[in-house]
Amino acid sequence: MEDLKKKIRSFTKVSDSDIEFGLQFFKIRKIKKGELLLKPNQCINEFYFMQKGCISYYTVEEGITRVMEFFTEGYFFTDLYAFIQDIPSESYLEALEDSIIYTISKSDQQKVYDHSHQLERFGRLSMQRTFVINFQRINQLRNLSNQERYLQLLEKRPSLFQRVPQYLIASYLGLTPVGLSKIKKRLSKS
Amino acid sequence: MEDLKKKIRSFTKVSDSDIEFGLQFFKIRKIKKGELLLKPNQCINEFYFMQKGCISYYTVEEGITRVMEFFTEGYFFTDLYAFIQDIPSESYLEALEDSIIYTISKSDQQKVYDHSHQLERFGRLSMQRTFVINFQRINQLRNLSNQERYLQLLEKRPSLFQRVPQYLIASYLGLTPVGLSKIKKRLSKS
DNA sequence: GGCATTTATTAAACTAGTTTAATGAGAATC
DNA sequence: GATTCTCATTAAACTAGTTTAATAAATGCC
Repeated sequence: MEDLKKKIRSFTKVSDSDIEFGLQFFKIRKIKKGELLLKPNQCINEFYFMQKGCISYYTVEEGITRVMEFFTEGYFFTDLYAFIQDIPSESYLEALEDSIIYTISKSDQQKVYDHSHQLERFGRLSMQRTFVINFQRINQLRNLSNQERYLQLLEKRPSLFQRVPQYLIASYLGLTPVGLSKIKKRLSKS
Repeated sequence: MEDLKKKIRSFTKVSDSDIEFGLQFFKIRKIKKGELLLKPNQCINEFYFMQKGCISYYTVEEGITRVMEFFTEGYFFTDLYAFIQDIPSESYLEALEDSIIYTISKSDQQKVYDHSHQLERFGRLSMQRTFVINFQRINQLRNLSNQERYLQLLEKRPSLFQRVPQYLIASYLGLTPVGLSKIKKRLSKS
């Protein structure tokens, strides 16, 4: 759990006793490629930390799969939208690789926040971090062309292109496999 | 400050003494139509609550104005992206109407969070609320057509169309005034 | 190593937006 | 009340994507 501890402390100062209190609730879990951690209409009562592997977070509507995010090493994740609001999920969490994650239940997370003001602050700051990422995402969607978004992803998360099939990347970028092929072709010509 | 107090308590239970502690730091401020609360390269060290009025949050890049949000009655707001990260703003906050807002400085906000675990929780939960809104925004941008987004805005915030000029609404929706006109025409035909 | 399946590319026809420019309509100013 | 300015609409040419369908290339499996 060293990576997890380090990650928490990258947000804010947390005393040894508080961090030990928090970590005791996390359980390790292994999940095989292709397995689902979550599917639609389930409630999600767990929060995760990705130790090793890759999980895709996606919806399927009218037969169209839309990848919202790829969670890789060092990510905190869950279906945060359903988790926060206590509503049934509309999404899938599917392992794209064999993965190792740490999990904490929502009720245990609440215990941690009740017990420690420092960890409640970690919670607030990690939500802030999520805000920053989502804000950037919104700006990318609004202000950049698909080609620019593709180039940006290539720059920021190059390893994704090694570990994830292209049609899922296309979906993540909000276009069809055909569209992504066209963009790549256009770029290779110039 | 009753609206503000009520708003805070809509997130989580806060004792009278804690809420009074928090509210003492807020100052009222009036701002006239056309005035700027913030412009690019300024640092933003204040957090706001909109009592009455309307403020647009936008950027200008290469001569193109892009409206991110319209803040109206009951909204907490600031340039949260710059505020959180302590970086100079790239945005404008401009009053589209004469407005009345409550303001608290960042350092006073920190005092409030240090003093009260309950208000720190309010902070976390209001960030969660912001997350939910941004998540929905991302999904709208990814999954809906411009026409659908227009119809959704019309349904959710009909009064905006009375108080804000159409070219700003077009910008908010991520299209040109010409594009919005086309959409309206198409809809009126069916 | 060969076969079946999945994934990626290409082409062709189409669509929903863009840009530019002209027109129209309302509101503010003198 | 005429003029000016701003904002909204329309038209025409264009663009970056879409869909569908065919083909090519990789991958997995026995």
